[in-house]
Amino acid sequence: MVGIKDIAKAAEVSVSTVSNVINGRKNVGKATREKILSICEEMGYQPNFLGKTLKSGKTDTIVFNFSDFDRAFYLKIIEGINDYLLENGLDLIVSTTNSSQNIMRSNYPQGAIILDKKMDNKFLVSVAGPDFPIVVMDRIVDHNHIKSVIVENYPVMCDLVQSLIDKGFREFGYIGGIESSLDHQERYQAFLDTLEKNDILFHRTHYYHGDFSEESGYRAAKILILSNNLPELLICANDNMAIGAIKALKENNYSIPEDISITGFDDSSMAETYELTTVAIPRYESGYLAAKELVEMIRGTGTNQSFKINATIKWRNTVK
Amino acid sequence: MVGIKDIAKAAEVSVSTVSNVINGRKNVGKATREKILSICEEMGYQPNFLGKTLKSGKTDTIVFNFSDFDRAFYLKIIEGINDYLLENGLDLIVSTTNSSQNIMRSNYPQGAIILDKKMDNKFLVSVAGPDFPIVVMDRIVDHNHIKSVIVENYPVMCDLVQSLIDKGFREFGYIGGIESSLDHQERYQAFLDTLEKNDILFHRTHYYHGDFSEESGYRAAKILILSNNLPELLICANDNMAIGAIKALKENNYSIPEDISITGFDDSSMAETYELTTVAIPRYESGYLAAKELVEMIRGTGTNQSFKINATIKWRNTVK
DNA sequence: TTGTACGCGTTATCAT
DNA sequence: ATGATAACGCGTACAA
Repeated sequence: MVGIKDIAKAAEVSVSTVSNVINGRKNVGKATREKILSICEEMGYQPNFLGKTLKSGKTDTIVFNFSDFDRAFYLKIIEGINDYLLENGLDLIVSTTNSSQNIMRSNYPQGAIILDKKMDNKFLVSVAGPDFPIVVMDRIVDHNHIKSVIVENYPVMCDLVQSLIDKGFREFGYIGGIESSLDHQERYQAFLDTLEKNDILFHRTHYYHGDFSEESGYRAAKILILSNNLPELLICANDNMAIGAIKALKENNYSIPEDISITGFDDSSMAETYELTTVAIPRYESGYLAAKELVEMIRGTGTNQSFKINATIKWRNTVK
Repeated sequence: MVGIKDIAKAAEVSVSTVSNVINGRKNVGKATREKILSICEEMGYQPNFLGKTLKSGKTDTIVFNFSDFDRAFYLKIIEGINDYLLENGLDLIVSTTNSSQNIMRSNYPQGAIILDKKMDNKFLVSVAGPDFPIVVMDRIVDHNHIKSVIVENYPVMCDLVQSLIDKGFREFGYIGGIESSLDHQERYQAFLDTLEKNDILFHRTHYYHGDFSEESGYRAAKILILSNNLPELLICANDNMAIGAIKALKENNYSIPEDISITGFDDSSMAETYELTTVAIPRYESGYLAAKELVEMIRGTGTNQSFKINATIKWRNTVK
């Protein structure tokens, strides 16, 4: 890559003069200026970004870290982050877990947004600081320079279940997700709490294990069908499992919602196709807001107070 | 962020000694070594990646550039790239157009994979070189250090159309994509050429404009329905438009494939749901191969010969 | 206009 | 066994 030195040599001037021309300063003769500019053009000179920031230390770049390639909504989050940064004159780099530690250990980015669960808190605490604030999504880290942006699972799931009860449902089935995940725990707890609040008994036999995959929802529904004891309504901890369940039920000639109602969680792209009643998590917005919170911390105006994002219920046709 | 100097100060030793400990050299006393290690642990020392690479110049990191957030398959490409790099001990950073020029103008990455159409050839030519090879996807740039990895639209579309002719179809309709796009041009040309080869006449009235969006496919099919002159089969330049067309046809009580057969292109996630016959482009593999080609160029063993990737037909139930 | 010190964090070399 | 310091790369800024 051709640098300022190459240009200086080719133009037979000093690097300072080249620098002055590039930065539009006036202390350069017209002839020299034009000569240098034409040589820059010829040789395809591109200023080295790192060299430039060496003095100022400001790259105006932040890093976003994720690692799960199976969920299309990650692109939505990136888009939200990207848009906010673009509007505010900042740059984004995205990295997957293995590379992000290297990037975060450089002085290149000025902050980070972390989604990847594999990025452990200890590491985050060790790199976070006044000059490197971090926003973590969907988890909470107690640190002065780490802020959490989390989607509220609990209240919206309470709302959903309460609304269903208000519609008259009493016999519930539940397909859970990976049980160590916070998402699963919060959603399931909200479900249990709301039933209890309404004095509705939930039989543990109507709980089915899943792992958030469509396949696991399919299997769970197969088992449920074999039990010969269909609940009125099946709540699934996410859309993928709900869709798997729908497929299994349809294969066994059950009609939805006539024979059984179903709800999901996520509002994935497939949810609309299946007319699935679900909970919409504003992915784009959460990315946008995470970026906003991070930039405010970089500018010194933000706080490390957790930021909560509300999800909303999407009523479609899988509920009677 | 705590650096080697901070550790040296805290341990009351020189930076050299700290460096020696960190790099596992043996010329350090046991007591000093342990003291330094424990202080590193305590203070959460993380070696600065850029500082380290300042000497070697080798970051073993490459950059992938894209900008379209609407297509979920981009994640698949990233996954393919990521996997290859991981297997080969390299790191990946992903950037969107606005930030990638800065990154490429740093000496941070050692090569780039470019998917974004907005990244113009002139810029690529100016940064490409023996120390910075580039792989471009889905376009061709003539440069010693720029290699193309392209998906072959033409032959697979010829195959698809020929197979349909062999099945007995004679009356074709076509919904095209954005006409300036290479994808559209190649697919459409293959369609026309194959019909001509089989002496089948294609009426231009059966060509409908689209822009690759579902909405445009829906509109095109609405117009087609109004024409009261349904072809036997409707070929769509991508899946989104095919799905839009299916929705429009179903709304008007046409059965697929009884009343009209339909094909798409892409094998998007929705294609399976709609049982759409389409062309599967191996996204993961193309990312993986692009990374492989790039790394070979970095290692000095690759060439700038274009690399072609074959797509395959997925027969499903929207074709009689 | 030019020469050159400076900034970043680490590593390598040579002294002590 | 430990320390002092130059070097790495590239552009900027300031004195000459």
